[in-house]
Amino acid sequence: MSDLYAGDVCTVARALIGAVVRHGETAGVIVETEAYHESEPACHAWVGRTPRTITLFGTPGTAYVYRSYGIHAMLNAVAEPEGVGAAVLIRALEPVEGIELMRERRGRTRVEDLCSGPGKLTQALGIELVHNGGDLRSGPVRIEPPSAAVVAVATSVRIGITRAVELPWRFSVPGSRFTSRR
DNA sequence: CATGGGATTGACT
DNA sequence: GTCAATCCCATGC
Repeated sequence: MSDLYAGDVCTVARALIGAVVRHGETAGVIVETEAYHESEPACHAWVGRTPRTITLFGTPGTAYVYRSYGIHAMLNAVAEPEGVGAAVLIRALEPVEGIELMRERRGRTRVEDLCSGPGKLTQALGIELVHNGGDLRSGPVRIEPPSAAVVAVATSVRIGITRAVELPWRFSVPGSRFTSRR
């Protein structure tokens, strides 16, 4: 559905729980997301359009990938209509395909630790900055929407930020062993 | 052009 | 519990 990403960023973040992120041989089900919007200071789009943030204002359904702490790549799905800076951060996946390849990239570890964080899952799936600006429906990195609505989605505050910490814009599968910061 | 700060992770006390 | 790694880029001089 072409409207999937064009709606309110929190609605999109909730709707992406249960979707599958796929890159090459590796894939996982989304169990944790967070919403970011230009109207609040935790969002990169808060500063307006810069070379870094221009992707956030582009076509909904576009991948926004950036480097965090000089080390990790973060995967986001651009949301809301073109011209509005907003995106959904993919924070954790339940691995479903290519688990051996994920282990090669991440090192020997439990399945629960392969994708249980935004920096971990990009490493496990081989997602890098070159994927910034790609189309999540037809590009090398794809998101396949859930076939059926997920029964329960928990709402809580976002993790690891210093501004707008009170907004309940984090969404996750209750009781999942694959979410971050367990 | 120089500087400082992260939407984090993993190693270590 | 604390803390360093490491780089892109926004900001300010």
